[in-house]
Amino acid sequence: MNNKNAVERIEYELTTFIRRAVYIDNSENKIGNLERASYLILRQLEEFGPARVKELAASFKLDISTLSRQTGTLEGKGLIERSSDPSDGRVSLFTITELGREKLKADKKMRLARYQNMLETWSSKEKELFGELLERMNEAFFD
Amino acid sequence: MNNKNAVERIEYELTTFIRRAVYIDNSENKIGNLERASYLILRQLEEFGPARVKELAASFKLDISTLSRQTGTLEGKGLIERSSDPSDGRVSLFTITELGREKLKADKKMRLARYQNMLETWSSKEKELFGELLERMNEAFFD
DNA sequence: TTATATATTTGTATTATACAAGCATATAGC
DNA sequence: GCTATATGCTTGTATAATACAAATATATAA
Repeated sequence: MNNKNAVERIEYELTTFIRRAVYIDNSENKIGNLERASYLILRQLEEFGPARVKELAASFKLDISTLSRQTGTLEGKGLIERSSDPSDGRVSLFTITELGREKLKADKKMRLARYQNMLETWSSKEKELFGELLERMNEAFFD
Repeated sequence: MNNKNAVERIEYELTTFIRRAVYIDNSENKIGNLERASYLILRQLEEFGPARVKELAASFKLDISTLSRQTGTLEGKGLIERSSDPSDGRVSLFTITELGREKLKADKKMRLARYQNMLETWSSKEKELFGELLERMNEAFFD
């Protein structure tokens, strides 16, 4: 297979995958799970610690107003907590709460189960390699 | 790396990738390109031939009414063409037009260029393997 | 020939989003 | 120190994609 065909296949499969994954996300958040946006916010706060609205917006490449609303919703659900930055009164810093951690953990568990299931026939070696390639692809994903 | 960690990495990277890819799609369809939905519809019609609304909806797991509108829009733009099924007057069959093929080709070219760019440092072997793994993942992606 | 089922379209509500306006706070120029 | 400007966030408003429900046209079955 030449280079063009390999890249074509990658593009084809990733496009297909995105459509399916978005569908799954949308149907699952109706049965009580976190939607994509919330999952990403909680994941980021847990991984990198407190963040302000602007940072989150930049991280997900969404408008600040969108993140302002999303953080407001998560705050309302008690999944994240707002505090003010002592050095700048305009800023809201958000931290994941204990409840948020629990919800994130449960949600992640479900997501992992889906992938475990999908990839159950793969060898460990294949899974490792796939993860590694995905990570490299994302590292190169600038715009 | 044990199995759980490998799958965790896969889930993490794919979730990240989806967010970025959705962003790219949304920003690019504002500068005159096809949005995801149209791209998928054209791609399917070109690959598998004429299809009816119901089939397209099932294929993308979207509501029939959504596809009815999307096909209407594409028809209005001259990218697909409606014909009636001689054996069933209720059915609309859609076929990609020449203009649709051109638009699809141009759009695909752009998408491929992005991936070519992202993966330019990869060896042919890696690209082939990555495409193969993605394909296998999608084959196992049931719901 | 009428009742029921199916394919599609159209009406309506919801949701995620962006952009613009407004408000509070911070920083810079004088 | 005081006013002008910049920044961070929230809130108002518009748009677009979507689902669900109602309506319409056609097909199939009783």
